[in-house]
Amino acid sequence: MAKVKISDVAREAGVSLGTVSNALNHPEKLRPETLKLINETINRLGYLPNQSARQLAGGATKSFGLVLPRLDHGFSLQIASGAHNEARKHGYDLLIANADNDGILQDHYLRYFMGTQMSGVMVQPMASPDWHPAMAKMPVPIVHLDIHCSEPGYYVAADNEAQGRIIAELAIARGARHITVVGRAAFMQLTLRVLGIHKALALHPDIKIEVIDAGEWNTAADGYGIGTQIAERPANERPDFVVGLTDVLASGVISALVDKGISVPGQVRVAGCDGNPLAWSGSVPLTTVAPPGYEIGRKGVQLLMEQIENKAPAKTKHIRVGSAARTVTAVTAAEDINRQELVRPFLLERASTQASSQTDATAINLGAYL
Amino acid sequence: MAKVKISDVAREAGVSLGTVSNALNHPEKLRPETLKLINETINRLGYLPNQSARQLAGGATKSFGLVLPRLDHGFSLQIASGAHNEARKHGYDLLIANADNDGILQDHYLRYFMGTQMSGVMVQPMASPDWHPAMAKMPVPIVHLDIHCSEPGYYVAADNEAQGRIIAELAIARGARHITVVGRAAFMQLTLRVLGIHKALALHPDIKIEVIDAGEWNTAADGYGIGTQIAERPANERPDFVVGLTDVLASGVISALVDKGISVPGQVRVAGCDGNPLAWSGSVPLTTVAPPGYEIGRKGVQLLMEQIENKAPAKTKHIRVGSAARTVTAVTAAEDINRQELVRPFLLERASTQASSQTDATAINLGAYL
DNA sequence: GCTTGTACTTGAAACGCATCAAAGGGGCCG
DNA sequence: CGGCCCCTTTGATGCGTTTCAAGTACAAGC
Repeated sequence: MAKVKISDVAREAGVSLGTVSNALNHPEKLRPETLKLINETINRLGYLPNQSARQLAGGATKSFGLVLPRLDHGFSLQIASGAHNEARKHGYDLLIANADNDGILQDHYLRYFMGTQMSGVMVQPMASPDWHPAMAKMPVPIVHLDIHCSEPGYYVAADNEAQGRIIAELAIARGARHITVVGRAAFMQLTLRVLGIHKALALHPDIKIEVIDAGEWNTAADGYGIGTQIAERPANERPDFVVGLTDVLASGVISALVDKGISVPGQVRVAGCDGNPLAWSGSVPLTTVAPPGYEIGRKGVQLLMEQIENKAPAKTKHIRVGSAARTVTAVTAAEDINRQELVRPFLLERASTQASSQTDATAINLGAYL
Repeated sequence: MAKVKISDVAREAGVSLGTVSNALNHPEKLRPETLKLINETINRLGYLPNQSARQLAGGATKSFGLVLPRLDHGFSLQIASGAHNEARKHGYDLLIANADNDGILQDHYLRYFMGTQMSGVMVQPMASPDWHPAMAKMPVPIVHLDIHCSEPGYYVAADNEAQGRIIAELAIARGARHITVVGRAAFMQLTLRVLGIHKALALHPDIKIEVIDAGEWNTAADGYGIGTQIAERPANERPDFVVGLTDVLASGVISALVDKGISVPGQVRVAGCDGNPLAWSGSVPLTTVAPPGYEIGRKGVQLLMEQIENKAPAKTKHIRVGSAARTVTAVTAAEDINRQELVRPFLLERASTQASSQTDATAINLGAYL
């Protein structure tokens, strides 16, 4: 099963090597019959261009790399989806690597992509992107997603602090007197959400607030544990509003409360905080705040394209994506989301939107637990 | 920002080109101080090996490619997760491409991966894998996932027919008299599920069965539409058991029924059919049948490794993964699932498992809508 | 001092392809 | 029939590595 190479095709078709190469890359330069002959030979021989050789000889290929911390997080998927569609629109391929919540692995894939002569690379970093100054010097355009860089560089981020503020304002509007935030602020994004909550509540010193750590991975099981713990408190020590720093946490809390016979939202209201599709695609929707992941992915690719086309040195450039209004629009404007297959768009008709002028996120209040 | 290449490092470190290469690939061959010198130079210069050149010169790299039809489907993610963990265990990288439900794109990425000198490639194909005989002749090991190939080749598949049978048996056990299957059997997997349902019901001619098409994408919105339609029927024409060919379909049906004031599971029982995590991670779990996606991904990589190590010609080899018992075990055995972060494992304690000796799937009955 | 051996290091030869200056061929006009 | 121009095809060159046969330096043994 010897690999057939371009010279085999050339010999077999009775043309020269360069002609076959042209057939692949500049078909318009060939006489139609030559092109046809070559294509037939290619198919007959089962020739497959060696990408490594192409890249080596021809410089960068039209493809982007995307390194994500996890694949099973809805937000990352939205980013991937947005990036993918935008990349295809420009004729680029998108390759995705899963860093599996591992910084070393993230670095590894990043280097891998850079070394593969990708046209550009995007990361949704787990830590601060200042983690490796060497990265900034790389000769490949790079865009950081969902994070704020202090160093020069490109990034696209949602306003996590605003996300926290929105949910807090929602709680205030619902007349909350005692708010419990559930989750470990393990990542900067989560920290910012907590900060936003605190800032919003600073104006309301009469409202009691507490934050409960929920274990390393912020899973639904963690939420269930905390929920049980809350349920077992005397009624007057229970919060009347619980915010899950993560939607799955909120989901777990709800399960526990309901299992213990506490009415949601009758006795305790519960909301999530990160717009995880599972929150609103389940049969009983959860109130949450949706950061515009799809938009972030799109803008990321646009930033990459910009660097490629301008051949500009990577100056600092930051984008804050989405306004409250736009996010909602994106959800309902079918042509824009391009088969993104939002699971229950029809539900948004009953959603009340909590607009906030300086923010990127939208509160999707589906009311079931609120 | 000129790219620094291996010769720059060599010159700067005062050694030869081959020595730097050895530092990268066979560090044990170098004198410790030479190695140290070279590594320092590499870091100082920010040298990044050109992967294309490495691959071209050195043959295959230790990396696998995985082409998935969609990223936002839980099952595909489980595959990706299993494949990733297994690949890393063997020291291989895993790169993922999203075919976006597009056969052309799927082909494109497949060729891309093959041409990149990947050590192996896996696909979860949308159509029959016999789609392109040329693929079989490729000099790169390939494994098909979640599909049955009739041609020689490797594949790992779950038993979709059994999945349908299980859900039908569940319905029978619940005393169903009129079963409505909702969804379009657009893919072979779905067709097989329907077949399984029909086969199981063949033994019970007194049970009425109907299949309702739900539109191209089997979305929750489609399910909502069908659910509305069902709700509007006269009570005596309504099914007492609805099976969503897809969990999101089932989810949509439930929403519609409940919105129309029909009790679930009081008047109509509803179950899903594909073990989508959102089904059981939501706050109100849905009964569904879970194919062992994680296992499929794992086995896929194992099959790839086997081909690589034996350098065996790709003979036909099929694997059916998982038994009812094993799937449940995998869910509770933490060391096996390796941070797979199953969203609500604790719920399984209340799950009743419908075992079926010849099957790969497990019915997870969480009882909420059943 | 010479030989043999050991431990590193060297550098030229591929790897498969894109590129591009140059050659080839054919048609048209004079 | 010759000259010119345009369209198509050619093939040598280099992309940044790895590899490996050949080289060097040094030490030990005689």
